[in-house]
Amino acid sequence: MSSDTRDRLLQGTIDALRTQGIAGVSARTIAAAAGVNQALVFYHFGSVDELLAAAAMWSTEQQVAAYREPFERVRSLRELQKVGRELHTRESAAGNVTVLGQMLAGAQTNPAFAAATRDALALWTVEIERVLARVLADSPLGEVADVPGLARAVAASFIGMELLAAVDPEGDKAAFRALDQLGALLEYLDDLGPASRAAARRAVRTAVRRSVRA
Amino acid sequence: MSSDTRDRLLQGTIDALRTQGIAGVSARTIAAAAGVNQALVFYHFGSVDELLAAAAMWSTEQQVAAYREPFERVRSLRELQKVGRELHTRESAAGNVTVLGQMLAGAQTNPAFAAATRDALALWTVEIERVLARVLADSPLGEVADVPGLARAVAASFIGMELLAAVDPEGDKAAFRALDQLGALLEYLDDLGPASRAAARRAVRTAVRRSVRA
DNA sequence: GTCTATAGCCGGATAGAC
DNA sequence: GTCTATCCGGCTATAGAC
Repeated sequence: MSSDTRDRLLQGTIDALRTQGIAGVSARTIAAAAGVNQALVFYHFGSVDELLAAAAMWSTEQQVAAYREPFERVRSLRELQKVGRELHTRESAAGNVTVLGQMLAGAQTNPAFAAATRDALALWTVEIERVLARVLADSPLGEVADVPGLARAVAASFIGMELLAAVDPEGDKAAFRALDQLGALLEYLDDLGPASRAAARRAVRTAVRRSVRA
Repeated sequence: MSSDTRDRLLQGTIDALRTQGIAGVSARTIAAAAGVNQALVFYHFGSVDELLAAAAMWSTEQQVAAYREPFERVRSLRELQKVGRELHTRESAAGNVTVLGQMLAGAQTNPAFAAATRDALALWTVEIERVLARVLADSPLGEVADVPGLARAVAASFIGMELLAAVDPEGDKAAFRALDQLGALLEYLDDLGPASRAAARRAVRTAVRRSVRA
């Protein structure tokens, strides 16, 4: 059946990307991982590059759907960190975030990949924006924060740390601990009284204006 | 002269990595970029992989040396952000950070690359640790912060955002603006009076203990 | 140290049988 | 839709002349 083979190829592409990396994927390695004939890559997707682009979107859509519900339940920065940590632990073991890292690396020198990767990444940032907007709604940051920008910073940092984890697991753990501290500091600001919060708000506003000029 | 050819190959590797990515580098593309014969890759470095590992260290050593002085002059979080932004702008245009991203992508499936990339990355984190320790010395964060962890988070995020910049320049700009806001918030904490700072310190300590248990 | 030449493998992609 | 067979180009690596 056609749609079955298509799905096998998409999943095979993700598996190949995970085990071989962007430098090691080929129509042959993908077909082997998918358990189908090599020529079918070209019949169904035209070229290896087009298959890679399609697989990035396909895989990301599935993952984002799986985390939509946990994200919905998040009500505080602390809970967001907890979900983020779980996502990192689970998907790091499954190797699903690495796939985006590999695509991102390939995208640096391949405009077609760049478009596909940007779209796949956008699926994540949309969700992160939603959560951040809700979580920051009551904090001093919420009124001035560039939530879309923050969402992109979170997504980019996440991928960077995912790539780091493979070469330096201890460093990765330490980095996550440090980010927890940062979150704790921000939550502390939320718990300040009205006067201090107003001062914090002013400080951030001033700093933002300064950074926009720079 | 031998050392001349070695250097040409090292620089050619960086150039090839920048223009072709990890998926596109080969003894042939490297030799072409270096302007030397292809067989010299194997004479001087044994294999393409060994040349890539050597080039990652070689290039990173140069870059870190170039930023040692600006880093030395940094006295506040604000100044650190300014230097970081300059580094991002300049090296993004020159494509020197992308090289580490490409190595990191290759390292996910190649243990030899992983070791080389960890070592190259360590050159950066050592410098960042030094600056962070100095900058945070007088803040509530300084006493409890996991400075090595924070340095690794900064390095990983930097590479993630560098990779993002190529596929989404606007998103990258927005992400940097958001991080400036974060820095502004942290600086605000530094400017609090002694009573508030003591409270912030306690909040962070409690949160850190909580996150260590988790 | 540097070059040419080449062995031998793996890659993308297609033609054409079924 | 799926398969086999194949073209052809680029790849790593080495042998051997200079």
